[in-house]
Amino acid sequence: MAQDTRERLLDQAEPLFAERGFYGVSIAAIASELGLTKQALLHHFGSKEKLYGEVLKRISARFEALETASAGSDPVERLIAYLLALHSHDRFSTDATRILMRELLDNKRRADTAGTWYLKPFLEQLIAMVQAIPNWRSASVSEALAMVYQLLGAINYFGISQPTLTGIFGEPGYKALESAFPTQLERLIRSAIASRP
Amino acid sequence: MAQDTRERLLDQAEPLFAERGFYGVSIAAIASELGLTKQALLHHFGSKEKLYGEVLKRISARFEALETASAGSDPVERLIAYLLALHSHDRFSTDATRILMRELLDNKRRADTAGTWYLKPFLEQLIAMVQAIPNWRSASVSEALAMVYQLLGAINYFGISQPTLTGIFGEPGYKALESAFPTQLERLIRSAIASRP
DNA sequence: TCTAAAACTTACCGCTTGGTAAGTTGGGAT
DNA sequence: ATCCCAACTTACCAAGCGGTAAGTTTTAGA
Repeated sequence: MAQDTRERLLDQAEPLFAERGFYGVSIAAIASELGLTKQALLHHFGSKEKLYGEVLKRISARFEALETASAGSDPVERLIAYLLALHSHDRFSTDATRILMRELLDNKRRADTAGTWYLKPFLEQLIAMVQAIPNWRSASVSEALAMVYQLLGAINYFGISQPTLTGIFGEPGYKALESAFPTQLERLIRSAIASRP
Repeated sequence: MAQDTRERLLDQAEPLFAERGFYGVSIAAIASELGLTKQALLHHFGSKEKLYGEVLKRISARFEALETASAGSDPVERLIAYLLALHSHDRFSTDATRILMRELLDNKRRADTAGTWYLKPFLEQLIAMVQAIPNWRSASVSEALAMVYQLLGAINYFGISQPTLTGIFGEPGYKALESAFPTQLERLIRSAIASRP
């Protein structure tokens, strides 16, 4: 039951932090949504910062679980599968995408936070995946990273854009875009890979 | 002198909002950096929300000014020039990129804010530019938008990543990436355009 | 059944927040 | 000279913030 409340607090905190950012949410707001006082939350996590850290930790753990999913043979297909998995993961847990994007924006200031470089193993793996591709074998780290980071940007930027795009193009407009996206994304990935002479 | 103070307040507010977000900055902090009290700021802008709105307005005005810069003949080269201009604009005014990215994250909550759809004319122009390209003439709006939005994502995501990437790969690592990026980006754009059968 | 720790609550605290109210000052037009 | 308005300031406020301290209830194990 103890772990239960802890988990439920994290479950409440995640979407709130995603939507309003660290400063935009009070610990009282998080706790009260479960019918608890903020001191119950402080009992479990000690401080707001630590709570946020736990949320971050949980998210990056969930992301790491994705890695195994894309085991395959051909390096090109592996990379594509991985990136497409990332995209569909984004669509299911937009909160995570949003929080990580916020972290990207905020971590200049909170550079001390441990979770700051959650991206590191991630990016290193991606670089390795790129360099495993025949015509990218001779690519420098920077070159490989630049390419893959652009794809990552394409995926994650779209992942946080739903409200805005719906606002601009309407619900049906967004739906159409959403269904056109993966095909287009795969095309982009393939051509990005193939683009190297 | 009046307009001067107003402008100077906006100049102060912009980088602060960029770095800490709407909730992360107090109006007192903004004003005091100019040796003023927060009431001077409130005198000029009425409320914090309105100040933020003005900052946003100024930024999107600046972005619109970019549009004209890429006038050219060939539609492919026009689009490329435009997107590359966007990228180098990002590098010069990271604050603007960061604020717009924050807006993308926040505007679910502040959907009432007028400036919310600042992206609209932007995206519509991009769509038009894509559909002006021969092999994209028959593309649906969704298809064209999906493609161009991916490129936009690639550009803007990188635009806010400097602190994180420097943290992960070190200063020289980032510098190398930064110089590899435009070449790679142009390659990506060209292959994205060419990718349509 | 007793004990002790975990899981809370109530009561505070000092500080900061955005915003209002009521002046004060200084320059320009009449 | 005076009137006036813009550009400020000082004073104040209620509400909210994260966090501490000290108590109370619930749960679980010996």
